[in-house]
Amino acid sequence: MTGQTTTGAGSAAKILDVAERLVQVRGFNGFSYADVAGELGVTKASLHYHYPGKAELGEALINRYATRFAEALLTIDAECADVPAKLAAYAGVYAGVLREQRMCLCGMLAADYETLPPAMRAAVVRFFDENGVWLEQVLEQGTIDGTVHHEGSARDAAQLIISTLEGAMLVARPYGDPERFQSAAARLLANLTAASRDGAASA
Amino acid sequence: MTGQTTTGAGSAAKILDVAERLVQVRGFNGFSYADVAGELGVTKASLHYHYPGKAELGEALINRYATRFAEALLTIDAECADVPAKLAAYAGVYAGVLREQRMCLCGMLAADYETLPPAMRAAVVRFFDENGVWLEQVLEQGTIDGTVHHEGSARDAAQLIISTLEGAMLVARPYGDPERFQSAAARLLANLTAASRDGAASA
DNA sequence: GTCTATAGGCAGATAGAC
DNA sequence: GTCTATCTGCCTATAGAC
Repeated sequence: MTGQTTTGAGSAAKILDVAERLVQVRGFNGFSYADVAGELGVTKASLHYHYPGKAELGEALINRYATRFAEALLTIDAECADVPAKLAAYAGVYAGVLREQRMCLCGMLAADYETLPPAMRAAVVRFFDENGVWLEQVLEQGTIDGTVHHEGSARDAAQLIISTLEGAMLVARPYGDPERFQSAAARLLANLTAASRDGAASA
Repeated sequence: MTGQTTTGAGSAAKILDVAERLVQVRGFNGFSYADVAGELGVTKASLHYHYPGKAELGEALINRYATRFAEALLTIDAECADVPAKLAAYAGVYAGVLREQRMCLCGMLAADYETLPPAMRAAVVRFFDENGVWLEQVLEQGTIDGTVHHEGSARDAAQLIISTLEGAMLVARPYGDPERFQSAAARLLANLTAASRDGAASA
């Protein structure tokens, strides 16, 4: 992209790839620089060149994850015709993560929250906020066009969606059963698209 | 209870008390024997006398937690008049944990699942199973007496309840906002007690 | 039951050669 | 950019005195 040498190009990204998976599977306190270095066939010192400490590595992990998530939301906005389809696609993003036997990065870091450095804490909260804003806007659109129904504020409904999907991932993983997630997600969406009405539009 | 000497009586329980809180706040990989010993004013070696290793301590933590949870469910069965009240009380148990700024012990351990020794893994799954069985039975009773309504199996509805409450705790904690949990829990229960009906019984 | 002392290992991190 | 070598500290765990 910027004319860098090909030797070692993408080292920083490869480090993030491995570290991301390790955090999603084992948690932030469940992996080490030695784990990442071992998988990549490099030394720990090499990792410290790209990310001075675990805190900086953690920040980079969340920022890249949040960016990718935001891009996925833009894609959903562009490709999904109606609100129910957007919500189904949103749940599908989570399902894709779980299919790789991973927890949502920020869901995992929410569990580790009390042990995280301040910058990582702020980034985790930002992730949930961004998701909440997007969902809130989608739900408001759905209320206007009559495709979704919920009591109370769209904000609260958005937070319920995030909580339910994160919780369904959390609990499904010990069972090694993605179906357990799918069942919960489907029921959640059904409550939004059919609540107090029968014969709602099919997705 | 069994005529033990008073000296040191309850040491094992005190260890569990401190370790339990540390796990609920920091995760299983976020606390050490040194942390527990420090808070109790004893040495690490003393802890190893009661619990040979972290694995055994972890098992004891889950077993005691699951026993207390089961007792709480029995109390709910005894004291709550109807099914909606039972479900509200069930959510209230979670709310009580969150009020102490803790995550559900087994929700936290679900995040740490991949790093846990086999016996702890089995105990975590057992906890969720026991909760599922109780909820399923409560929901079936509610369906019979017409106080709750849900599509699909009571089993799936029970799993949705567990997932939602665990997820709501997980996400609410970084915000330090119990209201965020309450909102999600209230909406979850409303979907069960009022779905496709208006003017449902008040709790 | 609790202590002191210690073992052996792994953690995150740094200095400096190449 | 990656390496070797090393530091310091904390981790789980054990032996043995009291």
